[in-house]
Amino acid sequence: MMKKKISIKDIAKLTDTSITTVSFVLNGKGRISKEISKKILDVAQKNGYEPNRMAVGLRTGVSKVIGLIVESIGGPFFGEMAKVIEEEAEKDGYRIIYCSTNNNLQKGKDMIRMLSQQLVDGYIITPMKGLEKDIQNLVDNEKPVVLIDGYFPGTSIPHVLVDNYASAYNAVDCFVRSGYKNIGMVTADLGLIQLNDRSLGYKAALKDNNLKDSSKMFLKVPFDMDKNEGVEAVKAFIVKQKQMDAVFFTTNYLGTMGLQAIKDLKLSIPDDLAVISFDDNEVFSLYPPGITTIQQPTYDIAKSAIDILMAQINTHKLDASKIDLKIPSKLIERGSTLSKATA
Amino acid sequence: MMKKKISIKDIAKLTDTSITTVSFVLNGKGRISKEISKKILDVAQKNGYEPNRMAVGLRTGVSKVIGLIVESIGGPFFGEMAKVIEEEAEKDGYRIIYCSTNNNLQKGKDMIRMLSQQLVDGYIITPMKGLEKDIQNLVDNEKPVVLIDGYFPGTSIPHVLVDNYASAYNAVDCFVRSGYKNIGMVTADLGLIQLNDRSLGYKAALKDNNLKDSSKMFLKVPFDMDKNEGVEAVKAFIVKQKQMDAVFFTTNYLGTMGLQAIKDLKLSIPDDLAVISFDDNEVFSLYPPGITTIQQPTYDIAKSAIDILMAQINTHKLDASKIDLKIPSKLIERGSTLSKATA
DNA sequence: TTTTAATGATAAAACGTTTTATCTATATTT
DNA sequence: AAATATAGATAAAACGTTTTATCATTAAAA
Repeated sequence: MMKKKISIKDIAKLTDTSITTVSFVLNGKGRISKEISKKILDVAQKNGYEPNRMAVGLRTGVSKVIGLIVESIGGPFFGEMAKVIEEEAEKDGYRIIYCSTNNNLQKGKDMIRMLSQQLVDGYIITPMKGLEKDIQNLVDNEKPVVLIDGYFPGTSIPHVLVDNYASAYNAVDCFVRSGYKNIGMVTADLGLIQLNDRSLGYKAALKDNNLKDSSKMFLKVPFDMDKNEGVEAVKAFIVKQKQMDAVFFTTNYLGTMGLQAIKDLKLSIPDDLAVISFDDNEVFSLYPPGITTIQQPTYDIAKSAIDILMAQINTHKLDASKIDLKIPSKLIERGSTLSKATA
Repeated sequence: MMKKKISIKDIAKLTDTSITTVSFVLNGKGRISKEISKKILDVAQKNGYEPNRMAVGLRTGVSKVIGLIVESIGGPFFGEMAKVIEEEAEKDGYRIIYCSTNNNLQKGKDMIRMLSQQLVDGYIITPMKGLEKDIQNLVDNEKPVVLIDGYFPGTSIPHVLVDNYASAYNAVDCFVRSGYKNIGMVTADLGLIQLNDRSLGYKAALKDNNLKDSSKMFLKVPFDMDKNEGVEAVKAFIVKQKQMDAVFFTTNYLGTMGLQAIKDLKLSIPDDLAVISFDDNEVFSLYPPGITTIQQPTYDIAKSAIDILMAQINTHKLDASKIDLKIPSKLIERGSTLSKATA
């Protein structure tokens, strides 16, 4: 049963031609007569010839694979992203090799090292603290790289991400428009630049609206807390900040923890507490009364990332105008930010 | 800057030895003296030598990559699955190349063809109707394959999935225990065997409990309906089946559509309608009053799949006792199946 | 001392491609 | 008719590795 894989050499023998001729025909190069071409094509087709990617890769130095290193593919944001990236890459004949780091630095380093064994032609990476050196190294070695979701300030590694500052600013603005004045924020202390940008946007908006920026209404959930601990922390935070009438969660993960906390406390949204969370998903659209969210344009981000990467792969240089790409987000207003009932 | 990748040949030159010697040392084969070994290892280390996977792959026929073909990595079930598979495979030094089919048959065929270009050593596939031939072909060519989430009845392709029949049976049982007697079901007509098994379990349970099995309380949502159309279809179904007091959704996707429908109709869970859905996720745990779900043991399924695949890869034969692996599911009871208030 | 074994090292072939350089035969130009 | 161009085909090298077979050299056995 096990029919041996047919090679270019076999086709040459079957058609009584040379290896070169077959290769030329199959790749549309060289100058080969119509009749011989047809004969070769026929035989290749009939025997289901498929080039050996390893051999091609060895000879050409091109693997037609791109490496996708993300924090975790589990979440809705990265899952959707991975999907788009895969679809877009496929149009250029590229496949995706996927790795997750689970926020583990060593794992991230290992992944980069492994993939750099001539295995991939380019990288799409969600950066994490501590990976600067390794990634810069790739760039120095002229490997195409695009960062998504985060970036390294001060370097010129291309990155495409949502406008985190503006997004957070808009969230606060939305609260203010609906009459909320004591706006808290819950974030994580992962040391990620994108979270920092969100904090800055939040603070700037408070300032511009002449609202008090009390550090008390600002919670940083330690990164090593599990879900239950996180919920408890948020509960404690909410209970303590009695005057707080609105809260902004800077990630999807924190947002669902927040909902759990609010539910546990039997508070009403938005009457007791208005809510906005980063990253739209099914929970937020369905959970009564509907949670207002900042929706990241997954498709745009993924598409831009792959475009920039492909440009690098094809031209072997990087377009300086595409280093820092900020994509606007979309505020999806739902019941959780209805205008405050005037007492 | 761009330091050229160092090869085994370079190391040989640097250490004044032969290519063979270097290869032997690096792979711990052959018999090479301590001193020369050390010298070679040192130079390799210092220059950050990494073997060229393409060359190794070409020479050995082993790529150390496994192909993961799923319907869509977006969903919570597959996302979690992909994560576990990747982690487990990594322990054996394998990487994952990931493809999604989006329920498109041609895409599935293409993916299999592409990956079979000596690119992967084995496959984990969520099967779909129409892919039998292509997958059987892989098996016939002695490629290691494991199916997850579904299978092809009558073939002996190894597969590991949750016990769909028993899971559905248990769901009905749960309804019955809580006093519900008019139990409907919503499924999709994707022609997937796992959905069929769920239907059979549902029907068997109805029969065993002497409940009426009216085909009227059974809705098949056409696979080409988008989310909004689906919600409308479910709404119409619920409105029409006035006597129905409980409904079982056979997929995660249908379950959230169902919640939306019930919300739109302003019905109360479980008073107007008790609910159970397949596939646990955050929406179901958070959505009031908590939706009872059938939780697939993602970790167990993924772990088993990769174990079986690795066994095939390592032994070059498949263990007949591991063809049909059924993993028990876990019924997570929440507020949506609280005991029926006796009128 | 001669024969046999064991040790340490290596040359060379092979994996399946792509591509450069070359070659022959025919067509075109002088 | 001789010189030159072109079309069509191919030999051979190269990519970086693994592995078989071989070759010295030294140690052990006869």
